[in-house]
Amino acid sequence: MDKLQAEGKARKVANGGRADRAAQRDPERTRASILAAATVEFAENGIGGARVDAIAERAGTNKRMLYHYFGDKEQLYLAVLEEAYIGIRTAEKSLNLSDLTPEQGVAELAMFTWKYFLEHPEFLSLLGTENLHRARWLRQSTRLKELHSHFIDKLADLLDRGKAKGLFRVDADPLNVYLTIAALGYFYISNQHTLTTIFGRDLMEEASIEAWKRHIVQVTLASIRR
Amino acid sequence: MDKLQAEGKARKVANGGRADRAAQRDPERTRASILAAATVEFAENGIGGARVDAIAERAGTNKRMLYHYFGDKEQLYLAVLEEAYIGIRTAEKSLNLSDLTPEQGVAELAMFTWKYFLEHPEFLSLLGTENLHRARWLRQSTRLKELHSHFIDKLADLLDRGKAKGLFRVDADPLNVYLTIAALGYFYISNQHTLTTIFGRDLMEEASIEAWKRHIVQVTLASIRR
DNA sequence: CCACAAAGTAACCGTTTAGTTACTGGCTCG
DNA sequence: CGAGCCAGTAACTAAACGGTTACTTTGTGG
Repeated sequence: MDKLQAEGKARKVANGGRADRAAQRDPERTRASILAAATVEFAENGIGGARVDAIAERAGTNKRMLYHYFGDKEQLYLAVLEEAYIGIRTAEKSLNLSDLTPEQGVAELAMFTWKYFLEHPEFLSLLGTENLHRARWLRQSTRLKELHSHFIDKLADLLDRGKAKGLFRVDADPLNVYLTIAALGYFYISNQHTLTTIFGRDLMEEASIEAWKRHIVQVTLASIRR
Repeated sequence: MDKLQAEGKARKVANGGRADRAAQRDPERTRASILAAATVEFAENGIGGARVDAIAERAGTNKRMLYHYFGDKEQLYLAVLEEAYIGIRTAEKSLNLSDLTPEQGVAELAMFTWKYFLEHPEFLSLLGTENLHRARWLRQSTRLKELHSHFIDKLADLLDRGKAKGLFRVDADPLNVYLTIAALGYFYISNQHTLTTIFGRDLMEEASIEAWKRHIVQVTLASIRR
């Protein structure tokens, strides 16, 4: 064994130009940059197309560190997925709807979801990958099972208030309303490339995005109003 | 070179139990079974996760034939994608809405789309894969560019008739209506696994599926009615 | 009836891939 | 102040992968 201990530092690689580190040793920073790089790589290529070497290079480190901090490719993917879910759940918490009228509240929740999807296409992409694999990693993660959304509760509250005022249909269901909002946002963004190609119209220009936001709100409200 | 021409038929593999062929030589059948196997493999694993060996085995043939008929992995994927689009376009043609009232017509179109998505999850999966890759193969395919949907025209016609009767909003837009129908169907099915995991409810049981179909129709109509 | 082309087989090949080994450098705490 | 541990590097490896080669089999038209 160990035939070449005397060789050691052969090629010095000249950095590669990725993440220049302030301190040479910074576990937190290294871990975070691997996670960020992995998020991009998994979102762009799916789990089968993602390359461990590409992640290491993007993170400005090397494979060894990736295995050191995350174990293997699948566990790294799981960490990426968990972080993505934590991201949206954290953002959701910041949304306070209790001061708004039921209609305003539902509209606000819909616009929030749209905005979040628009600003986090990597989350949508990871969702797509996860669904391709029948939620294999999501189901496996105890951490994610404990991290539930409060949106259904918030919506139930808004709907109850609206029903009490006679504004909303008594059979309006919070899960249905949430799925409607999520579906309209998700599809438009995640399928933008095939849609744009087929219909020959750029769905991602400012005006179209704004129009679709209004459409989501209008459709959602129209479906629950009496 | 050629060290072992005398060996030849070493292992006879005992079929593997896949597609038993009637005739030993049937190009049409071989081609079709490779395409069918590839559709399953690409739909289940995406382009990065799909394995050429797995496709050959599933098709009851070997890699050589796959390369013989389709060139390489990417061209095979393109053939799969093209066939999937041809499938939905063909089905769309069979739908005649001109005898229905505008409301019935829109409802029928929505239910048709829902049913097609439900019966062809592999099409949704391929769409997801294609969008992950920014519609790279769809854009590349001249064959698919010529194969446009007639749904937007059919919807435009229904909406015009509805507007003339004063039933529909004058600003109702056919593309918006189509995107709404497609979004609600696509998201529910393609994201079933993460949704089921997170909400702890099986969205794929008969009653839920039926309820979502009614929901799609109701939401679509509510969004265009005056 | 046989020559020839197309269909089919399986072993092979070079490259890429996830994952590992063997090592060096630097921070910290007794 | 130095021993030991943790961060970090780069070269290595075995297996898997897409793609090819070399060859056999089978149906068909002159």
